[in-house]
Amino acid sequence: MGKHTQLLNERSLQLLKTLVERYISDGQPVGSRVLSKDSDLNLSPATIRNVMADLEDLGLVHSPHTSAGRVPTVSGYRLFVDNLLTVKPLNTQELSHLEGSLSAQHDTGHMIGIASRLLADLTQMAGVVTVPRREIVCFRHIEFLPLSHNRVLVIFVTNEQEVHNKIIHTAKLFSPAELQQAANYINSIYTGRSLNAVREAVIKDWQDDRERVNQGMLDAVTMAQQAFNQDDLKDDYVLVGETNLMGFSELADRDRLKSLFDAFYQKQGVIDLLDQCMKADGVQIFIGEESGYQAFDHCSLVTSSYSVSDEVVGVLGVIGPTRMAYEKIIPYVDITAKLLGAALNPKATPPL
Amino acid sequence: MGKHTQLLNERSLQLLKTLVERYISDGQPVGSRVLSKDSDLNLSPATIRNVMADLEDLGLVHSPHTSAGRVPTVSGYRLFVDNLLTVKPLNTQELSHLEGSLSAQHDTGHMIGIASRLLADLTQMAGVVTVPRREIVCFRHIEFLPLSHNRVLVIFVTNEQEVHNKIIHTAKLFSPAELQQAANYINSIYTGRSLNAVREAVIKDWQDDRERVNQGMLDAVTMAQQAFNQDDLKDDYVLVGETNLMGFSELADRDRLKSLFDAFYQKQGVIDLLDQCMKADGVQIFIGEESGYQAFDHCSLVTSSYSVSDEVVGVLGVIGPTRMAYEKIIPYVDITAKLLGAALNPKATPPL
DNA sequence: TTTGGCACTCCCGCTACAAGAGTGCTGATT
DNA sequence: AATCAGCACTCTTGTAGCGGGAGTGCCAAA
Repeated sequence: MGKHTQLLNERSLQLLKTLVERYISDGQPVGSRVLSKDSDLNLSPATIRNVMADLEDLGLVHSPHTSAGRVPTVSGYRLFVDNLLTVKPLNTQELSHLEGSLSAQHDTGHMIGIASRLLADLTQMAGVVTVPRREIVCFRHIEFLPLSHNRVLVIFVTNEQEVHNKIIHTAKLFSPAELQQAANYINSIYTGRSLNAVREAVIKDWQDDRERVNQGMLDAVTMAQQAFNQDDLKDDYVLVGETNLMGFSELADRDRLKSLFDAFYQKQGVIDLLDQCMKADGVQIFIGEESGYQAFDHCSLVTSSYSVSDEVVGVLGVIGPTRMAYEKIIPYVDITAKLLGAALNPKATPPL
Repeated sequence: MGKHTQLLNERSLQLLKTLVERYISDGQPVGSRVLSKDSDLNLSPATIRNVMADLEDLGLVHSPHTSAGRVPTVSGYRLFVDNLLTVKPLNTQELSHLEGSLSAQHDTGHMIGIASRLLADLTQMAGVVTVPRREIVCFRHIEFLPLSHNRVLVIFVTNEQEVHNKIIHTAKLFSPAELQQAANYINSIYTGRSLNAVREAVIKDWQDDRERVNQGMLDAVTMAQQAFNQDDLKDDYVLVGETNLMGFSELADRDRLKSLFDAFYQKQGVIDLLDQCMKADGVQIFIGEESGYQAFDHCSLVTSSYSVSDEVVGVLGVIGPTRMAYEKIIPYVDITAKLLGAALNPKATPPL
């Protein structure tokens, strides 16, 4: 438990809890009188003021000005979500809606979009889902097509139906027939393995082939090496409902809104952030400045990693103002992650 | 010439011109005193006030309130851009920057992104480029891969290196070998033709093959028919620099901004609008409500279609507030369209 | 330790007022 | 007939003042 839970007695925590809840629902600084009525403890406003002074000393709450109520600080929110939160399980209607929408019937790309849309609609904030990581994708098929200038268009299919393509430059000019042969060769020996496994095998085979000096195979493997070079298989995410964020007063400032949206389009920062979330499994929360990214200063990010076959492959979540209904958002994110993972499970989809 | 140019004398037009120019550069309603100094005609403010009253009667300018200067209306802007505008050719530095960035060295997808980015950076507004239309694309290669449940993953390549994929459902279950054969058949007879031509040929051949009852070919052509069904080859565009629009006071209203961005993400409305622009060749301008789309009410759209081999294949442009520097934006858009068209010209890229 | 009381601070909305900018109109000038 | 100076009028903008309300901090009593 954090340092604060030891320093503070039960009563102070109870008051902090009601304060945060009240602030989240109203958006107004909450004063001692309201708090006195709202909490079940029978305390006078005066007593509560004393407690508030203590909480302020600890940096858990903050007064916008002398004569306003108190507002939770980032630490206050943090203590709240870590120790005081009572999550509200989602009702059966919402649950069945989620289950219905996330049943395994579309391809991965669609599923990600659907999950993102669901999160955005459910929370009225922005939903984000990363595309599954490459480690678990399974290589299925490759094709080489000649372009001009020693360039070759590589098309490869992973998993069930995901198509990737890139252009590689070859040292020498290959005829269409040679390319066809190379593709056949690669398809015949690597199909079915994971991309990572293929990548490793390719490196190993390249050395072997070099010794055996079989030019055709060597060419094929050389091209495969380029094709599966992971550097330009960039991580990516699908973001939906950004515009929902425009309504929040926390983002009323034009510059703040602009830098947030710039970060969305820039992508790299968000990817890094989501990457951190993926490491911790289960629900992960960044409140305000905790993320370390200026653009997210007044936002919170609630994420959960999602897994296929017990392996974490991606992360999804919700972006909104720090003042969000965590007790509802957290279960939304949690369940969506579980359902998405289940829906993407290849075992669930019938074999070829 | 429009009705107004006949009704109005030279002087009034001259004044309208300076008014619009002044308003565009300052963003403030412009009054008679400023106008008197700004215009070369030696007129007293009083005289100008008379002229302004006339222009207001004609609906070309408008007073925000009794004692403010005048602001151009949509009709005012229209008259300005149609008849009064003196375009500023871009300087050699800008021109060479454009030419350098848009030289034919990347694939189509990249080029579109680059053009969009250039427009956004140059104008500090939002740049948009539609992806080239399918009519002129040239079919190159097709591949069928079996999925579960009679579903087939179709991958086809057009032009130099554009890869498309979709999933079709087949009436019966095909073996991988059969699919391979079908692909070979289609590749052998349709490669090199335009997609439209292929689409037509496929329909014709399907009828012929049916009579000849060659089952293999019939299957192949049936699948090709599904693959090239144009219904789900949706038009699309690349939009860059949306966030630039957040700075403009015209879009300060949160709801207005939201509905604009919603339209961007929705895409269909914007596509329809851009489609209209494509019909008129050369530069096309929608000012404010002229577009007919609520979300664009306070925006202007300056577009130009771009052509490859003398055939219009797409449209690009700039989205910004009605109060934009048309005299600079128009040449930007114009030149970018020409350069993009040239860069995409297949003749410019060496043959295979 | 809790509580009522009280003075104090600060925000917010309202009003008033003066300055500034620009207009419309009128009547004189050319 | 066109132009223009002058003037009264309107409307915005900024500033200042004022009262009410909300909430605090502190103190002294229970």
